[in-house]
Amino acid sequence: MAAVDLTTHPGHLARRLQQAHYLLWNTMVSEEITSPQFAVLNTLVAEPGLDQRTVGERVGLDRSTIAEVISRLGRRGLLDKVRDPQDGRRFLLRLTDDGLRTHKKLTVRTARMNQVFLAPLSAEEQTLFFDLIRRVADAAEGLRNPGEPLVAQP
Amino acid sequence: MAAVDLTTHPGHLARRLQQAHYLLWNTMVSEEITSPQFAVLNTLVAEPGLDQRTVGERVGLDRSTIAEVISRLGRRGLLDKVRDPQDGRRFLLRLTDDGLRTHKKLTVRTARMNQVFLAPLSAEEQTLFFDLIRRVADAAEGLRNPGEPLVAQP
DNA sequence: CAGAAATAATCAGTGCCCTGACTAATTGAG
DNA sequence: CTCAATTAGTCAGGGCACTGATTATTTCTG
Repeated sequence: MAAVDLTTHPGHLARRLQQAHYLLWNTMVSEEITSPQFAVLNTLVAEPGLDQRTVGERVGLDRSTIAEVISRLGRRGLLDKVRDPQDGRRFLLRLTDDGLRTHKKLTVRTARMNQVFLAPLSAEEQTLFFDLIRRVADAAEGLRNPGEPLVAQP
Repeated sequence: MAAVDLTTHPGHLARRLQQAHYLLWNTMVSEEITSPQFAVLNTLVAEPGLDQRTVGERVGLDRSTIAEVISRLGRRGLLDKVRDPQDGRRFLLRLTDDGLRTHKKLTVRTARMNQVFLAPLSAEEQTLFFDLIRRVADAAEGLRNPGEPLVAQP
């Protein structure tokens, strides 16, 4: 008694959605490279030479997690880490040729996978799907970062 | 060049949504009990005496993961595992008084959290949010399980 | 310029999530 | 009734995700 209906709990739904995506990714895209790893490759294609922390920020991974992901990609020879000569704390990241090739290959497969994944929704529903999730996620993130006010107060 | 916009990738969005939920849960609901753990407690409130595998099925966790979650809840004294006298492979699970108390307390906080989490959406949008995510997740799960046909063919 | 504050990265620890291989118990077919 | 197939659970291994503590470097302030 007093049990709750989990299908109306956004957290439970979010988890199921992510699991479903994970499984489809494994069968349709790659068993080697994961979706977060692809996100990192993609960021470095757009902005080569970024440092680790910034890449993490772009793809939404904290400093610990991004370190692990980068380390795996480095071990697989998909990217290079070079100490920043301007700032000895940073490492600058850059894809290798193999990394670029891998990104290209996975981009095609990812597009196919996304189509299959979203097939149950009409085009308008897909737009709505993105919009609703983005708004909820953005708002929740904003709750943590007290938010940059329009005018910086000292 | 040739980089892709991640904000139109459902997998990336799903991951961000789940992370956002995780963080809010930690601040508004509990730092001890996680959302999947609560889902297990909730299932056992509704159906005491269920076996481990079935609980996993109800909350969407595979046999390995559910084993870990159950083991943690057991260590915390929130549930009891008893060997099924009818079937020596199974363990029957039941919440302790402490488990019931914890579930009750978290149910209230979870409801509050869900309100905050979904606050950026109107009531109609919230309904849509659930519906769209559920349809996508269900369809993707159905792709793995070849599906129970309406008439069983031998 | 020296010491304090901030920043980039690492490490230890906890928990979720999956696969594939394995053990123990039950069920089913010959 | 016996042996094979199925089923519940465990274990090893890899990866994602967070917090809190630590180290090294840079920057800011007095």
